[in-house]
Amino acid sequence: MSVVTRFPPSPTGFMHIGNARTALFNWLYAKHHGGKMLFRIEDTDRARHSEEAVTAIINSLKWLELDWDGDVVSQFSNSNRHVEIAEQLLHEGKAYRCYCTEDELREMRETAKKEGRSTFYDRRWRDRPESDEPQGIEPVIRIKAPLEGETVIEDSVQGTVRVDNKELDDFILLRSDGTPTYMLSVVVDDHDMGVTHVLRGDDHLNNAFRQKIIFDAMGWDVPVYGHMPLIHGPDGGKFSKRHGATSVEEYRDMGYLPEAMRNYLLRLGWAHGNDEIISTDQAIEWFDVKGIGKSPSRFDFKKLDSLNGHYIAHADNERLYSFVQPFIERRLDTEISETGHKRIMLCMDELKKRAKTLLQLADEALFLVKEAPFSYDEKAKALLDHDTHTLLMRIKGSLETLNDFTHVTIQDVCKEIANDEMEGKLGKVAMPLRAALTGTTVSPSIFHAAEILGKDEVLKRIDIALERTG
RNA sequence: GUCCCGUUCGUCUAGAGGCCUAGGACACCGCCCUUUCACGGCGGCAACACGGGUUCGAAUCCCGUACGGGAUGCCA
Repeated sequence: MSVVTRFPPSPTGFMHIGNARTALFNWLYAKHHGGKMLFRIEDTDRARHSEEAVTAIINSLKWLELDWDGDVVSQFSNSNRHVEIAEQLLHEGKAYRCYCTEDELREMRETAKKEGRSTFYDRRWRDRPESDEPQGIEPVIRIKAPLEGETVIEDSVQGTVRVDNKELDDFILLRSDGTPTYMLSVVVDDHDMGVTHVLRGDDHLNNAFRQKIIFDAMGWDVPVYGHMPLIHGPDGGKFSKRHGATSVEEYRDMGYLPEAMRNYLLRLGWAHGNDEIISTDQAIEWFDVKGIGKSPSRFDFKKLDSLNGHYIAHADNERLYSFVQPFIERRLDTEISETGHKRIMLCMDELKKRAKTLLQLADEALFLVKEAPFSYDEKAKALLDHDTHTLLMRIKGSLETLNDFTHVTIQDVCKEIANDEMEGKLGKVAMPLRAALTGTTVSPSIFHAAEILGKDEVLKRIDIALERTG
């Protein structure tokens, strides 16, 4: 039997990081088994539906470099089929019409709670004769759930999970306006689409019991379920806005690489021995449901940073440039020039070792592309005081004489000056030079940076700094 | 309230009854490297929720307690 998984987000406006992990796991599972991952939008609730929300999810999936098989399926577009199944169940006596009002339902719940029972619908219309049907009330259609015994799910993550059927109620299949509910639609679609494996958050574990009841009523095969623990925020609670970024798009905008995101999400709740850095190919080869843990995990931004730093350091320079370019141009407020591009590429090996995010990489690359004169940060300003004026003069004088302008010759010049005037302390010479050339006190090797900037640009930036200190 | 699920360093986790004096990674601390900040290298701190069983032997199996999470919608 060929494996068919699915990714079925509801269009809420963005893709939650937990959803991204669900997509990843389903994708990996399908790839591992040479199967397919289907993509279905769970849009049966028309009130909440929006095209932008669907686009946001598709963009997130694409950014994560996760693909799917076939078209994007709209669950809503299958609703005629869902209604058909509900009616079939009704005719077969496996479902019935219920005319309860919202008030009745609320009262039922309150009473049940008071009496210490499950707060479920009490099935008052299950066996009531047709003749009792009130006028002017549109009924809902409810499933006739089994009254005795238990419902058992053989969950590939949680193990055998069983619940007494007394805890399950006659849930709604068709709303009073005739539209199908999620519970019905999922089952019909999963069956019709040939879904064999359902990997999802364990917030759905309780739904699995209800869904099995529909599968059983229809005589359909139940897919293999795997309910994985949810991702929590750093404090152990529900991972929400107040913890920081929760959507895939936000992580993209904060400068994370998709491969870092995938690796991090993979390790959140899944492990393969002591392996930490796992390529996507390796993940496909290794992925199995057995490796999924049973307890919820907390999102750790620091570990994500660390992983991202690793992937940035090992990324191909051209690819990295394409990722970081928009970040730099946003700061520059204009396009990067040809010269700027060249300089960044020359410096990339050094830059990429230093950055944990593309945001940081962009910050550190900025001095290579910005037009002098530029502003200095506070620490750089402090370095460029009157005392450094004569030092900078001397540096300038020596650099001017260099015909061969390389990091080696530049460093030699600075060493000589340090020996003459700073008791050999190279830092005393390098730091003011760094401030003058970059406007900051933090940068890659300043000698290499100077070489990349070139003699003319270096002398120009020193001149500007001299005006300031003079 | 009721039902379901879970619980190993601060965090992610390894662990399938003896290999555990509980391993790795991130974070943190110290040292080294060093022109700054990083990178890197070396070292350190740090956990089996609690209580009962079962067993020659339990982080691992069973029961209970505590704590955490999820569900309890004519949402998905």
